[in-house]
Formats: sequence, structure tokens, C-alpha cells
Amino acid sequence: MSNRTTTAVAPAASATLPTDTGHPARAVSPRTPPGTDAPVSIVWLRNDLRLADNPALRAGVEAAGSSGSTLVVYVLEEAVAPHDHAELHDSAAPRPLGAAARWWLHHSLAALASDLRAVGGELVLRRGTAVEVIPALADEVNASAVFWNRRYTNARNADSTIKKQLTAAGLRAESFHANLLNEPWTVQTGGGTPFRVFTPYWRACLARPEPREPLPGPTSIRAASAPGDALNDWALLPTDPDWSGGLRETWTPGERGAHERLAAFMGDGLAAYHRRDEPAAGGASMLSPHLRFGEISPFTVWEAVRSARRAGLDGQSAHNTATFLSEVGWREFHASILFSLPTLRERNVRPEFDGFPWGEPHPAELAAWREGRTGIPLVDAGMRELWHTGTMHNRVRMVVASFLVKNLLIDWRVGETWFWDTLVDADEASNPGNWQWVAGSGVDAAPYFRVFNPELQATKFDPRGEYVRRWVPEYGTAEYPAALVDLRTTRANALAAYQAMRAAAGVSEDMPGETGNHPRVR
DNA sequence: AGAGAATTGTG
DNA sequence: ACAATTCTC
Repeated sequence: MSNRTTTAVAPAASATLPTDTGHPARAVSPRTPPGTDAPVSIVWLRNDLRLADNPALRAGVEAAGSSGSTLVVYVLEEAVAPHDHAELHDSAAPRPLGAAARWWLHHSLAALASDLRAVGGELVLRRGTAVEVIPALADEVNASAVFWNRRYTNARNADSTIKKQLTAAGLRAESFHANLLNEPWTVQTGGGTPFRVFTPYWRACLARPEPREPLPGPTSIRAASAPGDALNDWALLPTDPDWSGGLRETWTPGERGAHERLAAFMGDGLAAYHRRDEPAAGGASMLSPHLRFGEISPFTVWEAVRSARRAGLDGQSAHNTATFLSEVGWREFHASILFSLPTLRERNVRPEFDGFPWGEPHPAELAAWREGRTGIPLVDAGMRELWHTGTMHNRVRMVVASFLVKNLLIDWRVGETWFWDTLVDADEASNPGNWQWVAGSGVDAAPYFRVFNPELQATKFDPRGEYVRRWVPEYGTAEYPAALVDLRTTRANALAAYQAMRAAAGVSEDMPGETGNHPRVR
């Protein structure tokens, strides 16, 4: 392979992104005349809304060859009927997107369509259940092959059904490894079971062969076409009211925006990443929603770090790259957890938590939490940042989650649902995985007795109050509400409730989370 | 990837 | 007296 140093530091995309190629849209005759034998390949994009490092897209273009054409489709997947919890386990539908993610999806699809047009391609939009839509589309355009990049949620059940159907009908159906550095079944303990603790999991990942280099995107696509929905008709954007102003100020969805974020982070962010715990410092990479929608691949992120290391880093930055990559590792860890525990969103991983006395959430307290008026400055700052921007600093996420689950004794699933609706990076694995981590009910979870004190956290990580002042400008005036609850007494109550739960469940005196004391998973 | 109390270390 | 370390929840 040639030296990719420059392409990774100045984003790999700049060399391969279609918008930079100068190809006029439809430079190549895009239509395949009906009735010809020229092969049509379908590329079904899901959470991989990118051209660069997209093995399925690459395979589709290659399979079409010089005489055939490629149809790129995105399906807005919807369950046929509302399902109850009993059905969830077997469900093959992706979790319906929250409102912030719908906003992101709209703009990401618009960017993708534009990027595809720039190389002669076209994005076809369809809506419905994938097991119905994809085989019907293949039939409709007389496709000879269908390609996609694998996903690792319950929706993979739909994918395997579709693959069987297509193969039985004589089509080539092929899926690719593209969206995780390590597919869940490839990283296992010595005993052949999935890891349940992050540190050994990540150590095992690092001991594996280096992740591959990213693939270049296609420079030219002969588009096959088919009727499709208009993006606007999906009504993914909020109206009446349009609350997305803060999201627009904060984000640029799409592949180009993703690569710009990566370049900015590799340029300035990495040297300051050791200050990432300070929410006012702006030290986060801000890549999570781009990774969530697959606008950039983890291989491209990995390559950027690899080439920065090759170019030489000072000791601090070298240390920071390891920390940053381990955050990418957490994304993979949660994906592998969800792979083996499909009920992660619904069920406590540790069954003794089923006996925890979560009450009906007090409506006023829950509303105060959601709206950022609990009277606890750091909590309110975080919740307002979330509402305004669709994201929240990682440390503050832990603080607001701890406050909801422990100080307010509200079920983690209530908080998880709110984050699912409001976060642009809401991920089917990471969101419930991290909520269970905070609640103490998950794998490798924080011990329940770890109760964050929002005041101490603010003193430690926002010592000058910059973050709080940014989001809670009225703090210190009479307008700011009194604290919703007393932190000391609610902390004591939480610890007591935990003790009661443990006693009721007959849990041994070992600390939760210690090796060798992992409850059997249901 | 805690907090807070208890204990030890230091001048 | 006060900081650093250790222990418990």
C-alpha cells in the first residue's frame, strides 16, 4: 500500500469524497435501458451513509462492471405493527428513531444523495419492512446481486431472512464487515464466551491484527434507477415548532462533515484530549453521531490515529491517542454486548435489579430533570445542552444519569428513553449499555454505591463554572430554582434501597462487578 | 469511569 | 493542623 499519511491527516475523504472529484452529476449515462441483460446490483445502505470505506458500495460497483449499473437504496424501516415487550426479543426491526436522530437522518441522507450524484450515482428511498422491500426491489429492477454492510442489532435477523430469500431466488447476496473494527463473534474469552468486562475485552482487541486500511470511495457510478420516495415526504424534520436551530448550529451531518470533524480533532483536539473530562474545554472529538450513522468508518478513524503516530507525537498526545481509541473501543464493546444480550434495552443484565424498588416517576421531578430545572446547576446545564444541541458532554451524561437513577430513584429505562429521543448519537447498543452502567445493573457496571455528587463533580471538572454559566445563565439569581431534592439524604436513600435489594436477592458480600461474580444472564 | 469517613504521614 | 492514603458502602 502506498503511504496514506497525508490522506489520513487531512481527511482521507478529501481525496475520495465525490464532491471533490469534479465529476458533473450524471456525467455518465445513468440509466440502464429496460430489457437488457446488463447486470444490476443493489447496494442497500443502512447505518453506513458514506462513500469512502464502504465495502458493500465498492462490491456493488464492481459487480456492475462496465456494462451494468448500481442501485443504491435506503429503506426507512418500520415495524408492521406495534410490538409488545414479549415480541421485542425476536423483533427483526430496528428501534424506531428518536426525534433528534430523525433530524440527523434527514440531513445525512440529503448529503449522501448529493455525494452520490456527484459521481453519477443516485439514492433511491423506500419505506417499509426490509424483508418485504428489498426482495421486491430486487425483483422490480431485475437485480442480479444485493450487497450490504453488516449490522449487529436485532435487525440482523431481517438481514439473514433476506439473504436466504435472495439466494433461493438465484441472486447473489453478500454482506460485509464495515461498521465495527471487530465483529462481535471474533473477540471472545479463552473460554469461548463473550467478554463481560471492558478492560480484558479491549486488551484482546488490541492483541488482534491491526485493523485494515480504509478503502477509497468510488469515483464513478453508473446509476440504476427506480421510483422512490421524496425525502421531504418522510417528514423527518421537526415542524411546529422547529426546535432544530441548536442542532443546525452544532452539527454538519454527512460524510464531509464527519471528515472535517476528524481532521479538526486530529489537528488540535488530540493534544488537549487529556482535558476531555472538562465539559467547558471542548475536548471531545464530537464524532459519535457521525459514527452512529456510518458517515465515517471506525477504520478511517483508526487510520487517522495510526498515521498521526507514524508522523510522530509528543508523549502527551501519544497517551491521548490511546485514550481516544479506547473510547472507540467502548462503542465496539457495547455493540458486542447487545449482540449477545438482545434485550439490553428492556432488561437488567443483573437480575437482582429486577427487585429494585423503582417507583412510578414523580411527574414533576421527571419534567424538571428533562427540562433542566432541577436546581442542581451541573445537571441542569447538561440537560439544557442536550435539548439545545442533541449532545451532552460525556462526563455530564454520567452525572445527570446518576442523578436520575440514584437521587430521584427513577428507573434507568425512563432516562434511556429520553436520551434515545434527544441525542443525535443515540445508539441501540451504547445508549442502554451506558444507562445500565450508571444504574449498576449492567455488565462491567459502576457499583451501585457509586453515587455521583453533582456539586463535587462541578468543582472538579468545571471549577470556574464556565460550563454551568453557558447553559444556566440565571444561576445565582433569584430566577434559578431551589434544589429539587437534597443530595445528601437522597444519596443515603439510594444506598439504603440498594442494600435492601441485595438482601432481598441474597447477593453475596462480593462487590458487584468483581471478577468471578457475574450473575448469570437471562 | 465515587464519596465520605477513617487512618496514616508530615511538619 | 492538614494532606495523602486506605477502607467501606
